[in-house]
Amino acid sequence: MRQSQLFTKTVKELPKDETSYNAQALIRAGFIDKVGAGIYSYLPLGKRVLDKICDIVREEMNAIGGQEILMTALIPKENLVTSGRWETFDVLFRLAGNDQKEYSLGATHEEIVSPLARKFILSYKDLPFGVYQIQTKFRNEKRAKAGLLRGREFLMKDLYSFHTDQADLDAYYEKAIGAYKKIYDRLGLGDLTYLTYASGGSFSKYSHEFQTLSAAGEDLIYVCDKCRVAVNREIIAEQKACPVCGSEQLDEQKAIEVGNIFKLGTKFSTPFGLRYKDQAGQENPVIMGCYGIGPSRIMGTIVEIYHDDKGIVWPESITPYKVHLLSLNENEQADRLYRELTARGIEVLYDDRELSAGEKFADADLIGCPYRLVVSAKTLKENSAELKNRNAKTGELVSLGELTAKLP
RNA sequence: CGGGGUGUGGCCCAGUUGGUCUAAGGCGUCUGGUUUGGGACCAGAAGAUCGAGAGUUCAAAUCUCUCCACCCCGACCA
Repeated sequence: MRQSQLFTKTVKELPKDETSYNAQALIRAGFIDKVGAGIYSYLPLGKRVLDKICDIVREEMNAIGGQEILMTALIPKENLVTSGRWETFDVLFRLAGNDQKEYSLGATHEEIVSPLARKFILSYKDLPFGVYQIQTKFRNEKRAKAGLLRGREFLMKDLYSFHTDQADLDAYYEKAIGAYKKIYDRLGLGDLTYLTYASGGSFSKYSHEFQTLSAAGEDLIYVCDKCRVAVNREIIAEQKACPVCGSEQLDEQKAIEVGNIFKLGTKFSTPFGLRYKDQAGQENPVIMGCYGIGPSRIMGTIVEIYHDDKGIVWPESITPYKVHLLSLNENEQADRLYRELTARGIEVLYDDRELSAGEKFADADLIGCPYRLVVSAKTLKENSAELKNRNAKTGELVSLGELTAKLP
């Protein structure tokens, strides 16, 4: 991508209506645009990051047998009446169509996926299975805050699994935990993310959250470092010890909830009449689980964690471009290099603008691609370009012929 | 939803004891020129319903009322 053609550019000043780091940095660098409180558009750079996060999530969901679908954003009132949530779910956006029929904008999709599953589950032979979607969710939060960390409109992956019995759900639930761990590892959040025990509702003792340690977090969790698990604030009163090893040495930490998984049991299969016939011909309720993760919140979380005083430092797995190529008034050689690297499948953001060197360096640091490549009169004297890691203080000269081999 | 704060060109802001405000400055943009390894410089130019509405007054960005938006703290967050 030629930066001269890129839609959006960076700005020097901090936006006055944002104080959270993730929103400030992402707006300054041109990744997102604010439309209202907790409502953001994703611009070309931001969309690329979001897509990469979604791709990682998608791959890991597919790896545990999830099948991708896309459900409706409009949910008819009657579906929510059936589950009893039309009246009780306080963050629902409610609206009426021209026909006076009422709807809500989808805040979660048990009320859509349950009747959907009912159409196809007749027998134990139809179970188990899991379906998921990646879709915009709408929640009318009383107070949106912290940029991408708590929005009124946000992207979410929600997977729903369907089982004949508790043991099968339990086994799948463990597989889902494994898949989630892989996701956080691939996103560069593995070391900071803790499986966190939360209240389980009526069906199981616990549900689980995935919490990433960060000063920007609004949750407090109690961490057992030995077991790499934590307990959330809601249940710490009755769960004062590590649920794994029993230790009472728990550290209080601020964290961002980056995922949660729930054993729903029959909570939705009962009201929606979701049953199957077992081998003896008996009808039984289907046992359900749900598994959520928010790619947009994860994008904000990563920015909160991976930055320095000059800007964002993207993990390689989700960077908008791998290489930021800067030409300092040497467009001919830089153009050639841009074409070569791109032809080899390397994602390059090419700063071909007629700006001062300082401005290009500042923008490159702000945008935060992991590799910076500078072509200038100085480097061309050596028939080279300067390669610098975003995290490194200084770069190294690499001869033009060896460049593609040098790039990881 | 309770409390606090803020709204002035695309962005950041000065001005708010009413009057030289015909609204200042910086960034950005446009034109011309000089520059080019850490947000360069010179000259010129364009760009503003001062959040919205109503009111007070000879006179309102400035005072009053109502409303709206955004930020922060708290409550809330199947």
